[in-house]
Amino acid sequence: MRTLGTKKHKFTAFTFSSTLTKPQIHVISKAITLNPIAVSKHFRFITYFSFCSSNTFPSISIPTNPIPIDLPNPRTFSILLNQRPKLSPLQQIHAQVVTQALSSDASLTASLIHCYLCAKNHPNARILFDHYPSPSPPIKLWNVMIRAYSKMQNSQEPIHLFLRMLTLDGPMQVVPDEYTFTFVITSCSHQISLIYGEIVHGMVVKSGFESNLYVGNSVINMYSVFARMEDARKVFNQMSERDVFSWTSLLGGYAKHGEMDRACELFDMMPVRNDVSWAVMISGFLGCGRYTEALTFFRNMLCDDRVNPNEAVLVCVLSACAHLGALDQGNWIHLYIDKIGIRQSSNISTALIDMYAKCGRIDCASRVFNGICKRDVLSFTSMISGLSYHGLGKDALRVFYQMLDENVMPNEITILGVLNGCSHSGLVEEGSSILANMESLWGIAPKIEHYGCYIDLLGRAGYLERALEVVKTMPMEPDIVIWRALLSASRIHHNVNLGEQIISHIGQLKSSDHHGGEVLLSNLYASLGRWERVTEMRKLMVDRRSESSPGCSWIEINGLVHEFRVADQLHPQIVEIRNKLNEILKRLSQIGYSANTMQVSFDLNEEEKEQAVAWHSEKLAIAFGLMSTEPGTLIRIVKNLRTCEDCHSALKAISQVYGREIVVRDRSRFHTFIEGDCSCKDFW
DNA sequence: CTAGGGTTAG
Repeated sequence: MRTLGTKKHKFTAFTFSSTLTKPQIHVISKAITLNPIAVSKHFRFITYFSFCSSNTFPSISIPTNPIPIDLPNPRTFSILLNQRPKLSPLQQIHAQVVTQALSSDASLTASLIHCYLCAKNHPNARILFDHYPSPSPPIKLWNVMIRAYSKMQNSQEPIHLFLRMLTLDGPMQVVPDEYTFTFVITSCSHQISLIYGEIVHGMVVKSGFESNLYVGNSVINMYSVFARMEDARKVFNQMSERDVFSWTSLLGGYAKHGEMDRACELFDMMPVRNDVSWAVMISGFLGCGRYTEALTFFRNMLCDDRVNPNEAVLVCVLSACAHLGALDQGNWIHLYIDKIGIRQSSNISTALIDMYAKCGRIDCASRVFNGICKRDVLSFTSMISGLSYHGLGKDALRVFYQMLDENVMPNEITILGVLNGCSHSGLVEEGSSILANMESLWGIAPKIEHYGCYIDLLGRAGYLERALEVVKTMPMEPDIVIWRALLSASRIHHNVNLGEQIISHIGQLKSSDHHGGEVLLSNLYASLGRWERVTEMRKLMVDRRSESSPGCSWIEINGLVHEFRVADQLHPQIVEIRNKLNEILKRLSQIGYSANTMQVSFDLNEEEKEQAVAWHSEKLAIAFGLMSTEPGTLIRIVKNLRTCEDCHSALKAISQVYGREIVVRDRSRFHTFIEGDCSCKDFW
């Protein structure tokens, strides 16, 4: 027995007869962590050591032939390490490597580091690297480390390591190779450092590695990530050899930065396409809100028998269905997923839950959710959020507590979902207690978004003073979103005083922070009848080109999504639809419905205002729905903005007059209209 | 060694 380690940490090292026991392994690996050099020096002098038989490595099968297992050599270890052992056998192997004086074997060390990195980035990886016996780690080890760090987002470490490597001199000098450049440039595109990326690109050109396929691809990708498409294109054009990766990286650059037309062009030119190329296109359409085109591309992909949709593609198309409320197509994709038997991944389940919830089928969402064997934060979060915007706050809370019972830690989005559920169901006390305790219970400090939700909760429930108090006492400066939540609360409860107060607060914000507040502000002025300010706001909005996104509604009929915009002229059946709408409005007026023009922002006369609300996109969609479906069929509509008061009361009346159940999803929640009433109880 | 994905609020 000998003692080693620093004064602070004393460890007893053992002399071994045959195998290491668990406590011995523990002590040795602790010692390696704290003082690797002392440990390795110590173990080099242990003379007798016979390598263990298979019972030391219960989870690994040791090849018996032709490797001699009585006397371990580097090859024995490297075969063991290639089986990617878990942490505890790994530490045993590590201990053995050290005791066999093999610490300076470069490829063994590389394998050990690799395994430690796989084992949740265990700190021993870095320790092995930092304490590599002189003169300096070979390039292979640098590459392994740089790659490992480049896999973690937002780490500066790859660049730091690379810079450190370049400063080595004389006998220590290490020259970067094509692997180094590939990893470093990839890490520049993972984090936000275009400047380093450009510098390293310069070095690539100088070193002549630009012609290397892998290096070139990573440069193309780097410029594509930063939307520097001319540069990406230049590198692409100069490459002597290109593969699917080169094409798809460039494609992704255009697709992710909203240049879908260029992307389409490129996509048609590609000599080879694989599932990722299709995924890039589909997610590109998704990213810029062109959901119907995302689905069209998916259908085309299914016709191409050289490729099969992968998980990413399916997640994207489910999300497109969710945005459109395309239940029929979502259902079809669910069946397809079951048929091709993609293993029920967490991502797919989450996307399915989200799709069903947003298509108004919270029952199907629950069924998917209950069928998952191990639920994670994401599936819980999408279930909770789904229940929330269905106005089922109590159920959202129930699932949230179930999640805590199953020891799944919530993230900040989960909490937002729960708060939102409280907000739509008026659960003031529950919401207050979650906000007050979230930091101490789950270690999540409330961000401004959480306060936004909470203020919305108080405001909707009518506690306007309490909401204002929160705004004044919360630890951060209120932004436009916060004021908007208060503003819409004061509008719901017709509190003119508070509205004016808020307007003066908004006026004090820096003008750059105004973005997105103009619409609500001008709507409030409109409801107060202050037309001169409304006109002013409108002018301001046009000047800043921050015109609000136009109202848009979707309805799915026979598996096809129809899109309507305000005062739409584009739909092929628009004349019929308008006639139908006029007929509907006439029938509604017989039971006492009249246009509610409170929320029209323009200074128009009453008749003009009535016209303005009459052509709202959801009215066009409902007219189309009524004329294209059998009497009694449920109608589902999705709208991209909040439903206005006039459309809300019109829909209530329609559900009564036509005896239809109508489900509308607007920007903030679901409304189910049955026999003249809405599930939101007129709070939205 | 290199390319692609979802959940929230307003």
